[in-house]
Amino acid sequence: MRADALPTPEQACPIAPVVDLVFSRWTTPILWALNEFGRLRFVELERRIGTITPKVLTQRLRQLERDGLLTRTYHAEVPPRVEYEISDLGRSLAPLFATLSVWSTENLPKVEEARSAYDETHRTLPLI
Amino acid sequence: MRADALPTPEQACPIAPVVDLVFSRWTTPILWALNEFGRLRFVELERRIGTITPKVLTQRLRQLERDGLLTRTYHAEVPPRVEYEISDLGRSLAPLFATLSVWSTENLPKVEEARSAYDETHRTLPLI
DNA sequence: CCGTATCCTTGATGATACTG
DNA sequence: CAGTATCATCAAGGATACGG
Repeated sequence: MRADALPTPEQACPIAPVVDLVFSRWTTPILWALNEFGRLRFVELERRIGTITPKVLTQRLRQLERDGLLTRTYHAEVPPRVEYEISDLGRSLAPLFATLSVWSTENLPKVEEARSAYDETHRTLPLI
Repeated sequence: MRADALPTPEQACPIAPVVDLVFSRWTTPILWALNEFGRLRFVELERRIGTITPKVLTQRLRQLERDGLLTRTYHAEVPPRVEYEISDLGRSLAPLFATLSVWSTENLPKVEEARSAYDETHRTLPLI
């Protein structure tokens, strides 16, 4: 590109697309649950994730289905039954999640320390 | 926890905290640039990332500094010079980013295929 | 150069109610 | 059960202008 041209987001950060794909809001809890517990129904997912509303859960599930990270199976029964299952493509993210988990246990405490240190040195003058 | 209690976000997804930390908006381009090109000044970061505004860049840099993922060095010169550099803690994310990059090249095409297939089968009736 | 201060817009989310 | 529809909210981000 020309020296004065702005880099595309892709050039600025090659992992930007996969970050959007995998780490947008609610996607990791959904994929994590499906990876841990296998096939799950809509309400089971809803309960495992805890605070998500049905509308948003539906949106995210549709997106993840379209991206090929999970599959949706509709059983025409009464009452209806819909099961979600992680796909092979979704499962291929498991090592990544494991790495993240390891990094987390090793380094999150350091992050906490850094925050405390920062807050200590950048504190506004005491109100005494 | 009780069977009818909602799981905490932490229980629902153990990697949620690190996702917030590392994959919130603009953090990966910033860390990527600092990891690739070493010590960078404010404007250099601004130009490498391309579309970020100074206000938001400052916000993200402060957050990453507080979290201990980068360091900020102020040189009292005229004109002033400020340099940002990735910290050891930040650098410890490099293997993770590398894994993401590999996953990306291997699997993003599959995601594209899945999207095309989904759009094909879920297309609304043609407008002809 | 390296930011801050304001104002403003918008898209994502939550709340609530309802249907096949 | 598995969603959809509608409305309200709200904070992150962008635009712009200015300051040390």
